[in-house]
Amino acid sequence: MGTTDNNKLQAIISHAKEYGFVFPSSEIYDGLSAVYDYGQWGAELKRNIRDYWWNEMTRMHDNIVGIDAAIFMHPTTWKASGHVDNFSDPMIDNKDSQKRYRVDHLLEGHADKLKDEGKDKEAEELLATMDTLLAKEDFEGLKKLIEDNKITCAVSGTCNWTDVRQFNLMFSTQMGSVAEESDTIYLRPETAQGIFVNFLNVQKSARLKIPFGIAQVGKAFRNEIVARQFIFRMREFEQMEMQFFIRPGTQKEWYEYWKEERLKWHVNLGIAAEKYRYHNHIKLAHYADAAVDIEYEFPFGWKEVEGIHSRTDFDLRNHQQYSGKKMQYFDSEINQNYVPYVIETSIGLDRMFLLTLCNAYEEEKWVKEDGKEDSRVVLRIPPKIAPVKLAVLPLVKKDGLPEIARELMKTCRNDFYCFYEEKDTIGKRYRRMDAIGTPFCVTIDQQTKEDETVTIRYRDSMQQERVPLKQVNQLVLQKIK
RNA sequence: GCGGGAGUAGCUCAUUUGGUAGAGCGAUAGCCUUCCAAGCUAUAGGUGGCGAGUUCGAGCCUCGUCUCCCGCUCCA
Repeated sequence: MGTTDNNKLQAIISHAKEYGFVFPSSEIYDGLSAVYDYGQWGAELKRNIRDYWWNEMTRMHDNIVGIDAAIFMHPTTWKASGHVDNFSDPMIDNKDSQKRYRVDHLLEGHADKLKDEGKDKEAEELLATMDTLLAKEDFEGLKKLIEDNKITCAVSGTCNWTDVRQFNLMFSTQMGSVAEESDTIYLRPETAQGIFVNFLNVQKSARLKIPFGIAQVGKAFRNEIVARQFIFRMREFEQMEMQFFIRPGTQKEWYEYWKEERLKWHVNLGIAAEKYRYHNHIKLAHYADAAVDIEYEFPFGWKEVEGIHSRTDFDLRNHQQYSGKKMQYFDSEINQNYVPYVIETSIGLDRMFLLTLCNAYEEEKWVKEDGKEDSRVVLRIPPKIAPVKLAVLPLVKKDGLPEIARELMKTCRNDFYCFYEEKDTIGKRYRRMDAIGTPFCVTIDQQTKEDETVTIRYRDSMQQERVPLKQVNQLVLQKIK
């Protein structure tokens, strides 16, 4: 990664804060690590991205519907999904090599070594002790066990270990008044399960026929060990997911279909296709038989924005097993009952937001006609998702110009977000609008009173043209489609 | 979590070895009316990230702590 790009991320973070897009959470108390708040323009931008996705997925497809499931779910959900078993292993780090190990792997490895040396009995004892300690979650005991056995790091060869820590990626809390173990519930680490547990409800009430999809946008929570790169990896984040239910055996073709379909969504936003690439997963997650990331070239490198996963029938089958309810579909075309297969498309809303900022941010410099230097910071946000669509600016704040401007505001604010400003010189106001990515500015001047025309000024080209006052609303509506 | 860097007004930065914290821009109010930031006037805004220690005295030295960035690590 080059220094310049690093600076670019810095610049974007500063800009996002200065212009009300993203603030560190609880900043007056020094902030909370890897948690951020969206400010006035950030909230608008985020909402517009969400709407663009939601409309594309639900309104544009007859066979996809949207739901809004709760963040809290029955604890068994996470057993069925595999999250409880797969993500609660105690870990330990070697301070010298800085390598991290799963405690059980480390001890099991040592036990194997003992067996090779013919010390079968000691190995058995070691494993038995480990199981007891793991069951009690006695982390100090586990560390002592490692040290007592003089287990060393394969890389550094030393026995200089950190404390044992539990890395459970799920946040937990209690439901109800008494904090008994059975009342422990989790904040969902992914939104997908809210769709799977509602599979039957939605399919039946919406009378959906396979293939069909269920979409959802919502918060998810992961207690990341390390959260980095601004809003790229946060502990509280928002996912936009769609689970597409299909006939078993057709997963390959649907996987390819959605892989292409989803990239189109990005490119249709006007973002250069060269900034995107696919990244195929070689090592697959416990539920998948194929997986690909859509990556974008961020200032800090190529990173995943969206994932398309072929999840097989893993989730529905497990929910069927744990709940005892039949998660099946009767396919009248082939006269068969089956547990559907699933293709998932999952995009991080916050990542898409960061992508939009990175893609839009530009520092421009040029020499004016009088030879002086001029510059601006402009966010070339696609008009469709820009927080403010139109700024209405009276050239001066007298001679009745503000009144005309206010009238224009009235006719437009129902249709899209408008911003009114009469303070400071027109150039300064244009710069401020550039900085938050407002694609269109309309200026009312003395001529407006004579012929009812205004100047419309375009953010990207900085060009202006004279248009009839009455056409402004339609003009903007066309351009933000 | 380990290692490195950073933290002074909203932003960019000054304050030469320790001696009561400043500027520009920005913001606000007014003047001026001018189509691409930099005309004039006034005002507001900082317990120097936070907490200790050393000192007669700390923004500056020491320690701790928090947050951010980078590398490693992790990433369903």
